[in-house]
Amino acid sequence: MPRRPPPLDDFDHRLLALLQRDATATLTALGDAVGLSPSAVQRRISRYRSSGLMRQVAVLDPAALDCTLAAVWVTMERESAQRHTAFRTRMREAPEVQQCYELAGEWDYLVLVATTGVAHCRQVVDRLFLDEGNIRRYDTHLVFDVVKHGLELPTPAIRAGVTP
Amino acid sequence: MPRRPPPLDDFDHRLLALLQRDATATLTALGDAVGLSPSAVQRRISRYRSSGLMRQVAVLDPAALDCTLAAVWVTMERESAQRHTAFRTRMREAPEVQQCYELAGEWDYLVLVATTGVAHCRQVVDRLFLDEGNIRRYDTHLVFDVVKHGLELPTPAIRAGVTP
DNA sequence: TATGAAATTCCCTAAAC
DNA sequence: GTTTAGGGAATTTCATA
Repeated sequence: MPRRPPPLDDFDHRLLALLQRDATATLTALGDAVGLSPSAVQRRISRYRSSGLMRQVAVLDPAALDCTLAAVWVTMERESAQRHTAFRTRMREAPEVQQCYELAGEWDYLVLVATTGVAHCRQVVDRLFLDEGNIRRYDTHLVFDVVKHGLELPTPAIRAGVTP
Repeated sequence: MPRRPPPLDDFDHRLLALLQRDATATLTALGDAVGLSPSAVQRRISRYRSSGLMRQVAVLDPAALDCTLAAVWVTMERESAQRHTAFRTRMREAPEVQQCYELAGEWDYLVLVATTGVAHCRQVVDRLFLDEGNIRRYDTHLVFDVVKHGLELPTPAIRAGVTP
């Protein structure tokens, strides 16, 4: 039941900054860090979850699983809303697509693909982009090395410097 | 203390697939899903954590926080290992850099930047790429819309289709 | 409306086997 | 790997400002 997200105060920003780095912290520890009781922290966190603002996931080390990552930039054939919708649905449904961003400028989309090897990667990219008529051009770039890995978003608390 | 990751069996693959989607699942629920006792699940999970294979984080919805994302592709001036090391350290240390990948081909790096607005974004990109002598060229692409968002890596269990 | 404190329930953890 | 037992955390309730 995703309700609409409520406005966030300073407590929220600081909690979200901490949770983005480590979601295993206890309510007591979080409360001590921000100056709130465990109950208050608990209430706020369940609000984040039910509003759809936050979800908690495990992030795996790509190097440890030696999977093949690739970045693909894509330009569509025509500026048709219909075709964009179909493309986006395909991206969301493909399990190998990690991330997909619509871009400003000459390239319409950036797509990050995670596969189990170069052969699998080629197969997935062909299926997703080659066998589709509404794609004008796409460039596949294999990832040699992951330098930094995460999805942290900036909050006022992060800007102010909560970093340990 | 990060020990070296042990080889993974089918139980591990299935657990990791589930945890990548929802890290709040209880040990009992995970155990029921894969056919293991909660204690066995617990031991495996602590192994993932201590080996550095897995970390648990909160992922926030970029739309809800209306932050500005940008993708930057970068080509270095010369193929000097030293300069690459310095660049990578800078990427890792910059809080606005979400992800950084070294690429094969004409572009050396893909960098994903998360900022609080276009002004902040321009400032960050200038600081990270413009004011640096060893960068030959970089292209900044503002993100219009986030179509898909995640860091899920493929495991044999995911390929086999654990998806609900 | 949101907080803090107490009470309950449930889960995580670490034994033992 | 499973079962057991204990401590600890998450969750609910309640009184309050």
